[in-house]
Amino acid sequence: MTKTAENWTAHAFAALAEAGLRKGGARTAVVEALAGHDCAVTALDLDEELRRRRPPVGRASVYRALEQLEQLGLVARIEVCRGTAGYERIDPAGHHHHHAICGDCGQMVPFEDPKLERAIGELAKSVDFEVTSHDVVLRGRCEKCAR
Amino acid sequence: MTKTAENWTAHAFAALAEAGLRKGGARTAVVEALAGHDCAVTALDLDEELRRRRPPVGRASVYRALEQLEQLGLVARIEVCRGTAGYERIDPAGHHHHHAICGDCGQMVPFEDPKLERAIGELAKSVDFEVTSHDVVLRGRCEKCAR
DNA sequence: AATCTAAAAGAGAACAAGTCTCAATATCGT
DNA sequence: ACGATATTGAGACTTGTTCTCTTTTAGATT
Repeated sequence: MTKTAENWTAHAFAALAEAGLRKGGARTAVVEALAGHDCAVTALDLDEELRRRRPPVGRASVYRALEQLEQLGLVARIEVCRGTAGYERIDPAGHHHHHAICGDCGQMVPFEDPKLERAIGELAKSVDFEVTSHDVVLRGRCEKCAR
Repeated sequence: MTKTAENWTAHAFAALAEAGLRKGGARTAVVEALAGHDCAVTALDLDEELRRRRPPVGRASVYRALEQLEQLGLVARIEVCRGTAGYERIDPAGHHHHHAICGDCGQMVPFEDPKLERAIGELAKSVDFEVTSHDVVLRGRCEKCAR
């Protein structure tokens, strides 16, 4: 497991305990599974992955856990495509990236860009709105599909 | 009807004809309905609006028309929230805006920002990806709900 | 350790958005 | 007017997500 994933896992369990939540098996499994993915996974992928566990985790629990983690600011939910959501860890250190999504093959390429973040940061101040998060999605075709 | 909506309607019909598509009633109705909305509408809202027409337009036709219009670059599809898509006209002159979406009431506040567009434009060049469009969504709470 | 209580979990039904199929209909070049 | 082909609508279906309800479990309390 990578260092950042380890950090995130510890941070997540701490935050869950902090929120007064008990340490159930299903939620623990979801946290562990998320730690194993470096970019967004869909809830159903996660569900499939966890249904195989002993004991298997139920679908409802996966969605429930993801929602709680989202609420606590531990995971980001991003609209992947055509009505499917992807979930990914939020780095407690504040680093974050966005995604370019290929319309042909669905591949997601993460990227980060300080200038973009700065522009959004300023924008957030000027708009009549209490901005808590933002998503940027580039659409088009990945290197492979473009050829 | 506003000037821009009129322009868009004419442009859309021209582009549809250009693409060799016939002028069926359902698609025409969808174009006209879109002209009547200045910000994103969901497919189901459109469906409901058009089902009341004489003759009524079928759901399948609404989705079909929206997909074709999207393909031709005439409408933009944006992920509104929790797996629902919104559709809005694309100004042929190139102007476009993004949205701040309230997590409480679902209201959408459009905004535009040249600096943001510039940052994305530069970014699009530097990433290994053929970028054809982009979405920016600010999430949080609108003025009313924040209070 | 045994007990208790609210939180957590799982199974499966329910729901909602969007897609597909297919027969009936309409458009438009000839 | 005709015929090839695009367009359409009704409704079945799929897929992602949420809800309901009962059983199980964590962890505080005796």
